[in-house]
Amino acid sequence: MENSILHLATTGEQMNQEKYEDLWDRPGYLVRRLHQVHIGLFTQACGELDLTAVQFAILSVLCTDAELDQLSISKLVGIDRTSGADVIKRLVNRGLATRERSKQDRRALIVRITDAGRRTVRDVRPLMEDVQDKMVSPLTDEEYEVFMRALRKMVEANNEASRAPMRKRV
Amino acid sequence: MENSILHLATTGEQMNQEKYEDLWDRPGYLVRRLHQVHIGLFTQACGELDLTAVQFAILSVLCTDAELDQLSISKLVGIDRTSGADVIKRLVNRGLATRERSKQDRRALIVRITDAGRRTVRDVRPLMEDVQDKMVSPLTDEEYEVFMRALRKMVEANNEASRAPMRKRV
DNA sequence: CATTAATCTACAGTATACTCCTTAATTTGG
DNA sequence: CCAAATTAAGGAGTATACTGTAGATTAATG
Repeated sequence: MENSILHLATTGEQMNQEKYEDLWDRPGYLVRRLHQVHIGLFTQACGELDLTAVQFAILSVLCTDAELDQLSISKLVGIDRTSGADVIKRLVNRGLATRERSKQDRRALIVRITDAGRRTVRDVRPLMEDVQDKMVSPLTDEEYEVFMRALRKMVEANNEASRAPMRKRV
Repeated sequence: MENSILHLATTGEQMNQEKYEDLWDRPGYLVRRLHQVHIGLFTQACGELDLTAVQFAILSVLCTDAELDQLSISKLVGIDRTSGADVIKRLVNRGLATRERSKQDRRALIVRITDAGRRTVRDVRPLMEDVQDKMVSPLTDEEYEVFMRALRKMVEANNEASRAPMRKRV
């Protein structure tokens, strides 16, 4: 009987009781911290140009796909429509993008990148790559591969959870 | 000569040129997405109790360590002091914590968890564990281990970058 | 063809997470 | 012991990322 208890203690059943006890054992907590690390690194790298990671992501998709409305852009970079509209508004204010009503669909606002926007992307791109390299520099090649695969799997599997979280009103 | 070019093409030197071309190949982008996934899952799970992940993290550390000032709490959960003060203010407003001046150091505000706060932690804890389980559910056990190790390594190595990012004023 | 449904944007509001600047209290060095 | 540096907090301001609601336009359906 004592043996069965000992057996349970070695099977991980008991470990699960305190699986997420420490903050550093909670994947969600570590993801938030790493997200902040990335923002910090990106901001340090682009301090002169004063471009955020999300602003750069939007300018990136505008570089390849021209003729995009605000909602499509928000979906492509994985942010909420209102957040996207906010960011785009700032990009337009800074002359990095333009916005005009679509002729096909007068509800939609077509966003286009300007020459200044393209120059900014060209300047920021190597800095962004340095940021990625620095962030993952503690990892071995194998850890990097597993880490990226794991990220993609989790984001894809829980994609519907990242939008419309249905918060209760206070 | 042609062989040397072919050789280069197989060594990954060329691959690096477009290493971060796609958004889904950028670790920083995926980390942001997964962070949003976690927030979404947490908010769905705690919709009734209306507690955010950061609020829960702060209540968690208050459960174990009593007698903490705002700055120590912010450092423990890894957020900026002003963000921490904001969150704590809301917790106090909702009766989940109390705040009073320290007698030893009259600059510091000592934060304590209330009975209602402890009840909330007790109620939310299993929900939080479900959220963690659901988020990492697409991973194999081995992938989970590597993923968590990779997260810890990156957060520790770049810890100083997560605060004081020195943004240029607009 | 008219009514309904779906779509795109805008606006107001909240939470997190920072910035910089200031004030107050404590510690430290000469 | 007193001036200087440090530390804790607060206030104002910004960016991201949501909520919900509303208005305008387009698409779909009886």
